[in-house]
Amino acid sequence: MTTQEYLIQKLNEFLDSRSVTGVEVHLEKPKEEKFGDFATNLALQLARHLKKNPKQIADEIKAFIGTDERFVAKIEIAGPGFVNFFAASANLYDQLADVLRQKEKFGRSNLGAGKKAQIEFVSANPTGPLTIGHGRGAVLGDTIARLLEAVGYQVTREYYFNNAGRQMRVLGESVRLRYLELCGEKIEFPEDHYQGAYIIDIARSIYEEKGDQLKDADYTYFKDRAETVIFDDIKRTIKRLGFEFDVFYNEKSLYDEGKIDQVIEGLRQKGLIAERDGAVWFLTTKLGFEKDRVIIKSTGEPTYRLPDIAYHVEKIKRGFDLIIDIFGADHIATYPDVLAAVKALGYDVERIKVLIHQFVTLLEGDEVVKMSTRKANFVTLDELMDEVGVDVTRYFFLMRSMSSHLNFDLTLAKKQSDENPVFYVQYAHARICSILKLAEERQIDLKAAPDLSLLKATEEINLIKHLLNFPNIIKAAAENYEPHRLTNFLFDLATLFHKFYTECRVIGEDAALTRARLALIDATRHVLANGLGLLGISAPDHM
RNA sequence: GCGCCCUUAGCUCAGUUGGAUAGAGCAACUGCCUUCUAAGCAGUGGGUCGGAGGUUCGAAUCCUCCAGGGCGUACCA
Repeated sequence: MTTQEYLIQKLNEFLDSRSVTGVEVHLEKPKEEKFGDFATNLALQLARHLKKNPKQIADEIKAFIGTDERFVAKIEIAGPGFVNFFAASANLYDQLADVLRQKEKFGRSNLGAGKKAQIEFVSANPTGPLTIGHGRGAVLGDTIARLLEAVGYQVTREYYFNNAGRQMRVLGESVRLRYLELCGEKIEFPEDHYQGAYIIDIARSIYEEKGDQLKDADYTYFKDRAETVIFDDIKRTIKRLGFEFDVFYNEKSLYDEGKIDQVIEGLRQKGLIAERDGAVWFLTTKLGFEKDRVIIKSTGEPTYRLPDIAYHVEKIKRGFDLIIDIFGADHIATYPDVLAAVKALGYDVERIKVLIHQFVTLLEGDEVVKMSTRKANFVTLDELMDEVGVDVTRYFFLMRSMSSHLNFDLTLAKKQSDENPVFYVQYAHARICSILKLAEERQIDLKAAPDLSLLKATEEINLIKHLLNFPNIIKAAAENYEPHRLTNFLFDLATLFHKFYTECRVIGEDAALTRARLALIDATRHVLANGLGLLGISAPDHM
């Protein structure tokens, strides 16, 4: 049992002893050292219930819990009635020893209890290479998946795509026109077609293979060819980022298997479908929305809404307990009514979490670069990785909360890549490895259990306390789908390690202390490696 | 007009779910390498948390209004 668990239990016992209900025990980690290791505002919360002065209640809490050599060294009352607890160091050392036993498993838990989660992200249609904008979603999605796995979920990473429709026709047509150019025909290339150089590359490979045999063919061959090439490219980029999708889900299968018709039929039965102006409408106004939406155009083609509804129904039917969608801010408006439809069809929408990340604004110096796949003025994810590497790319996308806009200054990123915080964290890991290597060379015996209670310096205690908070951080990051909490935690951990390194010499004269410190840095190494692993960032042995 | 997001140090952003004296990186300035990696450490300066009200023991955090910015608001996806 940890001190934290002990205190929560005792505080709840206190509530029972005073017959208080409906008050939740809140134990927090104070920012300032002098306020102890844990603090509770329970006395302040209870002041109203018990009609007593908060300080008096705080005194009662203090007396009720008392000190305990295993868990609580000291209790203080401060400010208006905070109760501050100072953890007994014995517990600290026990837990540190436990970190060394758990090693790469430390931080993991089984909160998810094997529940099935599905996380859909990237989902870019194969019309061009992945851009920096897709990169944010890709890295966030994969990292949230890793975090969920760490707390015991069984996770499916899924990529949803559409290889039919207008966009793809334009893509095929774009390649066809470039091909005709290569055949020597004079072509006026329309402005609203895909301008990228990759289109010409695809056209060239077709020309090299087939000569001018396809001069009179329509766009379909070119479309299929482009799709294959572009998808291969996307998969390569994803792999380079450090993961793979478990499922590529083709929108088309929803049509082939009749799922689309089922949605229409289901909604019709609920009285949520009407035909007007030659189109089929989804009567969202009946569900409290501002206006109705077209789901089948007068041309007979569905809008994106219809397959999206069918797809989400499918996800639920596939038996996932948790369904996460990650979208860029441009998709914000569409999801409320898709979810409303799924709900109207009688499915449990609660298990669907839609996470929206704000845009990446690309800056070239002071200039804002507007990105568009069609206009081909985008910066690809591959180009970014070429420039700064995978670790920096991932760290960069993970260091901010997804609700804030991300400014990406390319010139700065290139110039300052050496000073990027990711190196600071990795450096801590490399330093530790280097010390451990030296210990090995000097044949320091690490078999005997070290006496961890020798670790008494402020830097040592602070480092240990931070390490022990790792499982809480993973839990919070996973529950809130906020990878940046872990990124910040690791940065702080690196800071504490670097301070420790500066003040405390690990391999020294005192053999017992050396062993204790080697154990401490080994535990730190595991936490750094485990944390970086969850972010998909490497933990190098040397730099 | 309406919906979602944002506004915290010169710049880029954190802020543990409402707590105690608001933090970090970068940029500027000053120290520290004959000892385990100086990609490091220590220090200085820098703030009306966009503005105004409200809720309460207590607000950067919750509510209302206002101002500024981003993204949407399609029979595009």
